[in-house]
Amino acid sequence: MNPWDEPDPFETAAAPVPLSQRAMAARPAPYLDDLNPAQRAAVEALDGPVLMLAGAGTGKTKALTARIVHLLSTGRARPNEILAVTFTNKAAREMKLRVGRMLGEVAEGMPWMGTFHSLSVKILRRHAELVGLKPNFTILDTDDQLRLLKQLIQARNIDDKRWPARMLAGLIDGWKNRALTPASVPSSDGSAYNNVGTELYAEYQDRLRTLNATDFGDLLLHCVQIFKTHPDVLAQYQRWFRYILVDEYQDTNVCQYLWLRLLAQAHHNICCVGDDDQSIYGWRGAEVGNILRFEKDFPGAQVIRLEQNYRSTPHILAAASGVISANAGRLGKTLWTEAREGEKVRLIGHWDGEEEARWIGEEIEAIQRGTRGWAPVGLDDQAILVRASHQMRAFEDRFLTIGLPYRVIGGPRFYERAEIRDAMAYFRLAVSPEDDLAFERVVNLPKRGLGDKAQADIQREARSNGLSLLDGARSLLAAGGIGGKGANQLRAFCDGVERWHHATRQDGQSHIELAEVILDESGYTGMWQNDKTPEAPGRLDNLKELVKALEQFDSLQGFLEHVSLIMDNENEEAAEKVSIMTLHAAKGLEFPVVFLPGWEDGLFPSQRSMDESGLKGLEEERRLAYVGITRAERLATVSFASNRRVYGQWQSQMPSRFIDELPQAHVEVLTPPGLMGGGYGAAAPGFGSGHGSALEERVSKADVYNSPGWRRLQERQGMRPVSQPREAKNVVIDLTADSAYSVGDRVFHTKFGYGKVTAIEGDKLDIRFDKTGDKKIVARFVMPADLADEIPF
DNA sequence: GTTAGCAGCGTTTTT
DNA sequence: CGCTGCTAAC
Repeated sequence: MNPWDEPDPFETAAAPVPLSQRAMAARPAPYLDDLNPAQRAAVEALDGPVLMLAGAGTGKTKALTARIVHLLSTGRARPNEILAVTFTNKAAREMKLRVGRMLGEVAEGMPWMGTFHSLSVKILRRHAELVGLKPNFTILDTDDQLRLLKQLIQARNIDDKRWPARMLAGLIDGWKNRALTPASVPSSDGSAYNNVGTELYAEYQDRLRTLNATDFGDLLLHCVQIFKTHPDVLAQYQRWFRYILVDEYQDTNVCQYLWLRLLAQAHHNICCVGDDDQSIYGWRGAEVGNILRFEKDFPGAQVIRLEQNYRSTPHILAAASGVISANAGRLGKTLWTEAREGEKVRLIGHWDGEEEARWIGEEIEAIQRGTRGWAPVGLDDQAILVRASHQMRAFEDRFLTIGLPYRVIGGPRFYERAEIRDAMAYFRLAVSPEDDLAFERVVNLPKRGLGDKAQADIQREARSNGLSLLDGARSLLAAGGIGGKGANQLRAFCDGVERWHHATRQDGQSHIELAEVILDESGYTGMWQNDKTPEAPGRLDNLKELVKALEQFDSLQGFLEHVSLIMDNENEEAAEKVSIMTLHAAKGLEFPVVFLPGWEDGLFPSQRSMDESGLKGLEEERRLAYVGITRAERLATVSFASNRRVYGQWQSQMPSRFIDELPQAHVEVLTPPGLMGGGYGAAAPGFGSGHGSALEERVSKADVYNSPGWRRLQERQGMRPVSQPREAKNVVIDLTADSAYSVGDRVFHTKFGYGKVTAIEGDKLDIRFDKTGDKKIVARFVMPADLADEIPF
């Protein structure tokens, strides 16, 4: 019997209503007491549609969690009858935590709190057969997806220059975001050009089905399809989910919107929380229209505005409002605060990106020590928010040199690293040997003497007999279709997969040991052990970490499931660190001190965004600026550079138009101090001069060439410093980047200390450190030891 | 079949 | 500039 028939089988069906009632009786609804009137209204309006328009920092998560607690406490719903949707796993976790705290108990047993994607998987597993999948379908990541598309494109003999897989993936993604199946892609989308796209889309979907796989978009789309075509299934969920809550509603796309509307249309008990000013995922298909349309879709909806801000100082709020007010078509909110004045938003220009990084690094340290006239602020409370991830490198470089600890949030992710993905492919094969994509990834990794030809033979064999690649390989081996040395290794590989697969089904077999066995027997670990490149040890470490991560799960399946959805890397490191992240990743976070570098036209607002989406794109960029500024609690510093390296070419930059939109009364223009003082210091008087904006006062190119910074650059280039002018230490530090080292030199690194150069490879030095052993270091991160001796750190 | 070396391309943002 | 992916030589 299908366990999904009545009565509802949710994990916590027995979740105790009395639990919350007990809490109620003891102290009546304490969670309501510290809400302001608007929040309280939003919490108490339990029935019918509610739209909560919550500006930045207005306590929206608090209201949302209080609402959940209220639903539970009043006995309106049991924990498993509330569907709470967030966008990120982080947000879901946070909410679970806070609900638990408010209830005063552990709030396990909110099984339907999660992201659109994780909830969809849960539903889809149960009804997979309705869309032609088996319940154990795999979820492809972007990499697999691209490889698949590339195969399809090649199979059709289409010029992959004109049809790059990336582009097709984007197209398909866009369609899925709009809930369009291959059959329903409108012909207006299908110019002669796109017909090919639609056809490829159809082929791709077929291929996914044969592979028993889905991509990210499918998770939602399949659910919507099921809801639409199977009213009985839909009705069941409508009955189960008696109350629906949605966070970050402004970021929902059409497909997600349909998903929600289908589930909510029976009872209309849906509460959406959002802020149209923080809609920054238009490029991913998000429709601000969803939030604007809410009242139409759900007649009689209550609209509640949260406008009191608890996060930022008035200057920061005013600066943010100033910028965002340039956008048209907003629902409109007026944020206000009781907080005291505080510091103005600071603005500073720099000569180039490196100097910007250098200045910010010093500023962070100064603020940390409290030498700026404010109370010291720890590194954990400071953040750098960039528009695009490539901007991070400058900061990483700089912070590495000065030994300032930092963490990159949402950077190159653990589960996206090659070695992790390889290992996972092995696990996938063990769990489901018919996983062809996993097979392809690792048949010849480590090298097993199976080149393109052998692999193509396997493909052909498998396809013509309707077999999985693994079985295809077997059958080919049996037929003697594989040449000498490859054959034995391939046989060993196939046998291995079979053995591991059996092991996964054996009770009592520890999945952790199994994972180790797999990596060992396959020769994968050995491959890295024999690898003498400098990255190899790090990769082995990562593999160890991967195995360690398995401890939190009770099977390989469970782990794979988790990983395919949860791509974030939550290493809770204890040490104080500055955070570096993109503006997108920063949404929902807050920091006492925030740096906003790279405010230059073309970079921010991004040229591409404006080219592709025109005014709409620009407005989204502006919202991004708004999000950035409103992350700051006490101090925000905007900066820009007049020169930046783009693709290795120097390019001169104009300050961002958003800078002109910052209301002058709330901005303090800093004149950069110190030796390398910004060539753009000249822009400062113009900005503050009262008549109009900095726009008219922008420094022309000619002025730049006259600026002190430019002249200094010229001088610097004239005096390659290898002969050390010791009297000017601070200059020398900066210039060691260009000096040459030879084997035997004593050097100093801010993190690893003193050491001796043992070999040189291009710009990389092999160094034997006195304390920390052998390391390969890029030359510019070290300085001659005798120089270091003279610098007081 | 594997490896090294070069050409060409790209950098928004992510579940 | 740095990476991927293709081609030419081992």
